[in-house]
Parts: sequence; C-alpha cells; structure tokens
Amino acid sequence: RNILEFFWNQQLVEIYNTPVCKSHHQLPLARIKRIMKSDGKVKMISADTPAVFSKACELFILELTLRAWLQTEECKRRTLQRCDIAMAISHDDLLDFLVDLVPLDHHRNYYKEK
Amino acid sequence: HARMPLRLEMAQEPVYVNAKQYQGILRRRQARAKAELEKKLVKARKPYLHESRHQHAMRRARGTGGRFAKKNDTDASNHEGKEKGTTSGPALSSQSAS
Amino acid sequence: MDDDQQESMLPIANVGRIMKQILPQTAKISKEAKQTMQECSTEFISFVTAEASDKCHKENRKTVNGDDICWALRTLGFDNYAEAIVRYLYKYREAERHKANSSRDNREESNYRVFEKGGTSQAEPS
DNA sequence: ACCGAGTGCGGTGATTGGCTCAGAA
DNA sequence: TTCTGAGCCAATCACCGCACTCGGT
Repeated sequence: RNILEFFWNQQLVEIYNTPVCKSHHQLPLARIKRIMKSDGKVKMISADTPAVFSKACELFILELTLRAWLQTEECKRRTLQRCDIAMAISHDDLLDFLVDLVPLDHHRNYYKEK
Repeated sequence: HARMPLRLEMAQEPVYVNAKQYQGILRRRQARAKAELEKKLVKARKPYLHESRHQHAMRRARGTGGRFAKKNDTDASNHEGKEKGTTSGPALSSQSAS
Repeated sequence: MDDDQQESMLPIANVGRIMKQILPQTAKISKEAKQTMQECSTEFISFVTAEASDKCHKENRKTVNGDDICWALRTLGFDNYAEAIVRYLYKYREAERHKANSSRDNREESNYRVFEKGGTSQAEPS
C-alpha cells in the first residue's frame, strides 16, 4: 500500500545519500557466505555478493517486519507475533516462497517448543 | 498475475503461488529435503546455543530486577560502602511508560 | 553431524535489531516472531542464491557475482530489491575501485602517509 | 595479470537469564 | 479480569573480518 511505497522511496534515498564507505553492515558477511555455501550447487562466490546480500536481507527483514506490523495494528496489539508474519506472507504473492516455512496455521498451534 | 498450483506438504488441496517463484520453491523444497536427510537435521530449537555462554550468564553478577550488573569487583577488602546505589540499578523505573 | 540449524542462520540479535528499526520504538517483538524472521531471512538468501546459482550453471560460470543476485531478484519478482541493490552495487564497486587505486598509489609513491583522524572522508557527491 | 578458497590470527559484539509489569488472553 | 512472556542490563568467548598464500582462469 502507500505506506510501503513510502518505505521503498525512503530506502532508495537512503542508499543514494549514504556516503560510499560509511556502510555499517548489519549482518555478518561470513555467515551469509556460509548460508550460500550450504547449497551444494554453489561453487564460488565473488567478494561483492555477501555485501549485496547483506543489504538485500536488511531490506527484506525491514519490509516483512513492516507488513507484519500492519497486521499487529489491525488486531489492536502492541506486540508483533509469529501469526502477524504468517498473515503478511499470505497477503502478498512475493512471499509465496515462504509457504513451507511459515504455514498459516489458522488451526490451533500444537507445535510448540519448550 | 499468473499463479501456479503448488502441492502443499501435508494437504491434498493445492495452494496457488506466484508463477515466478514456482520452480524456485520446488528447487528449494528438494534441496531442503536432501539437506535434512543427509544431515539428520531436526527442527528443534535448543534453549541456548553454547554451554560456555550459558554458564557465563548464570554466574554473572545481577542488579535489582534480575538485570546483569557491572563487574563491580567482589567488594571483600575495600572499606567504605560508599556508593550511589550499591549493586542495584541506578533507577527504579526502567520499563518504559506508555 | 552435530551441525545445528541455528548456527547456519543469521544471528538472531542482528535480525531483531533490524526489525526494531522500522517499528515504533514503543513496539514489542515476541521471541517467536524474531525466530520466524530469522528463518525467513535465511530462506530468502537460500532462495535467491539458488536462482542465481542455477543461471550461473546454465552459462557455465563458476562464480556467483552481484549482478547474478540482481538478475535473480528480478526474475523472482523482487523488482524493488533489484533496483535498490543495483544502486548499492554501483556504489560498492566504485568505492572498491577507489580503494584499489589509492592503495596502489600508496605503494608506488612509497612516501609517507598522513594519518588522519576519523574515517576516510573522500566522499564525492553523486 | 586478476580473483576467490583456505588458513591463522587478533578484536569484538552476539549470546545470555532473573525479575517486573506491559499487554496478550 | 488473569497471568504469560518480552525488555532490560553487560561480560565473556565463538566467530567475524582481514591479511596472507596458493591454485585456477
């Protein structure tokens, strides 16, 4: 919706205005590389790829969190929960690739760790 | 706009997904199945990740409210109990207001 | 054999910190939500990487690079990400060229360098 | 020439639990 | 209303980044 359009404009501007060297990486590049390597078909990874994924992942977390928060507000809550993320995933087909990982679980959640 | 019917793992009723991602979802599914098989990975979350860090947290000094306190050295020898608030936290009201 | 799933995911503290950045500062986040976002962001990397890797294999290339990631993002429908990342990539490569040039100059000149306080501030307006 | 995997070495921030009351229920 | 569970704090140490070598293109 328009809040998300504002989000993306904000991110574009921020990338544009951020001084070239002043990139604080929010995520460890070595861990990103390990995740990529855990796919056996991946052989070699260029040096810029983890940095690019660090930024992409950051954007992904920000956007999904924002979409989930909209669900949180809709339920008039102040705490973002797992079901908010599940709802956000089911409301946008860009997030269809997560259907296996986060089932909507409209049913009673019998799967809980302790 | 295009959507593809995807056989969901434990349901007989297919769910329709973004056609751009359909092949990728299938690829990832078999990749995860293979990884789970050869690594015997179970999807259980440990209560903590490292034993040493767990022990560290358990034996650390704590202020009021169960918070971690600064490593104020064990005041065994030095005289004068002159401190602002002893080992307790500085303020009593920590949890934010509404 | 004792490879744990959690150690091959992004650190949960980093994920939680990023999540807090777009929420109102009074907002709270459940532990389950942080764990779920940790799993989702890790899957995001694997998902996009698999698409990029597949393309590289078809083109008989061994190395996955930043452009492949951009292409994969577009192919999978993440056009907003691709646009942002292509800008980021441009800046990243430009910065690295400058870094390489300056280090080469330093070596060739073999003269004394002035140590300046703070970071490297050779920023140039775009 | 150039570029990435592998290795080793410091430096450092992610990991971590008990108490309290937001806030989920 | 009842009562669950998230934020809060900072010290250790697993791991991240970086420099280096080696082998491939």
